[in-house]
Amino acid sequence: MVGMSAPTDQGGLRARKKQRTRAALIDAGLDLFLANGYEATNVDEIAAAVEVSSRTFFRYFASKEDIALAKGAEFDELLLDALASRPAEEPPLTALRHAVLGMLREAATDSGVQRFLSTQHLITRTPALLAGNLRRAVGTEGRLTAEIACRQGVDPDRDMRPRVLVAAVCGALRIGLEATCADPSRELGRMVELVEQAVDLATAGIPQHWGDDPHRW
Amino acid sequence: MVGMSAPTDQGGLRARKKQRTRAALIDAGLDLFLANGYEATNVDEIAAAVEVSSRTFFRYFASKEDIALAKGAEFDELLLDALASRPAEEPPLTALRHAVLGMLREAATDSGVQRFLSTQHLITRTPALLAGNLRRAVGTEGRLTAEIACRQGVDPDRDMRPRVLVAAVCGALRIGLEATCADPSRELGRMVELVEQAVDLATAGIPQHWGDDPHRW
DNA sequence: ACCCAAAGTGTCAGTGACTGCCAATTGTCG
DNA sequence: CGACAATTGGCAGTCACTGACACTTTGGGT
Repeated sequence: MVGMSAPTDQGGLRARKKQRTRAALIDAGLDLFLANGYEATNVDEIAAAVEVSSRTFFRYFASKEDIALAKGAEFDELLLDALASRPAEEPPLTALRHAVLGMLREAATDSGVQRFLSTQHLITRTPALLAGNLRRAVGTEGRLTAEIACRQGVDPDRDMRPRVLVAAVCGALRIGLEATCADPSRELGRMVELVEQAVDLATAGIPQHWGDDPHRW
Repeated sequence: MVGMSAPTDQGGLRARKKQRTRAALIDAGLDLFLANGYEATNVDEIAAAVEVSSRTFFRYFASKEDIALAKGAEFDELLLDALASRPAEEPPLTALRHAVLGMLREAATDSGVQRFLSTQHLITRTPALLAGNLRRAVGTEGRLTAEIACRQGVDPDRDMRPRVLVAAVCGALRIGLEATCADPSRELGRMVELVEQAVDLATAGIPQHWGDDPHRW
């Protein structure tokens, strides 16, 4: 009778199977993309590799490109979480810097990062994926901006500072990651180093503390 | 017999007709997009409005989205030109700043800017267009970076400074333009003002002059 | 004025991403 | 077990986009 018995969310066999199928689709898709290229891989092949119909593929993912962008989306969630768990009194740039670098350092211990970097490299070489990835990144920028603006108690629609700060840091992150992918060694320590340097360059002159004046435009 | 008689490039009737068709397709396409939305407009309708087959449409544009992004591409060319014509001895940030603001001020006198802003607004509201537009913008960033790096005599693959600088300015430009589109009045003076403020915020601490040390990473 | 090669266009068939619909299957829970 | 809901597969259809081929137009040389 319980009107809203969150139908099947976590423990059920059904839910676990769904998660497994989802992960298998991403895995198979990335394998094929990395082996044969994104355009040369069609959805039927990915679905067949997991023994699912292509119709089912589209019940798990809204588009083929979502497979290629899935890992990046996970990383962005980690970044959001990292920022959210920074102490509230920390000034915005410091919080962002620590969130980005802390997340990267943690990610560097994960065995899946190499795969992530390979995928990122594929993305930068594939126009359709590059476009989709940038859109996803901008979406994340928006959420980071909301968090920063909220912390500082400013309205991001009237005060451009949160947007500009987040854009600077995210741009630097993007450049650092691209440089890492371009480097054939793809050493993880270097990844953190490159991103840190890019962030420092981009934010050298942005004040740590913001005054309380609304800074209206 | 002149072997290479640059077939038909500029003056010919043929070339002018092509230019007219191209412009008409962009115009009709934007009208339809702005009236009915991007997704709801299909290529056949645009082609029909210009009395051309849809096959011909794709001889003029590689994709439907190119219509929506065409104006932005023109603006980017103007920006490139503006940067190229800055004096060579000007420090990089100054040159970029003047190129962006000068271009915007000039554009503000053009009667087509309002249309451009409407289109930009549509782009930000349409995920597929947003993605394509960001990719285009990143392409332009690459060309700006090449120009800046060349002026400074550094290799952009080894020194991230040109990339970071250009990303900061372009990010600010994007934020300023978005703010302009969001403002219902869309006053052109305000456009320049907003972009100028965003650029200043983003680049406040980036040094005007770069030392001659290669700044290797 | 005439002709020819090049450029431009339309038609048609085909691919591939993606969606709506319906019927069959399969967990879930009482 | 037996109802019920979620999941799935197959199928038909839309739409962006492409290759191939035949037809028309145009520009330039004679």
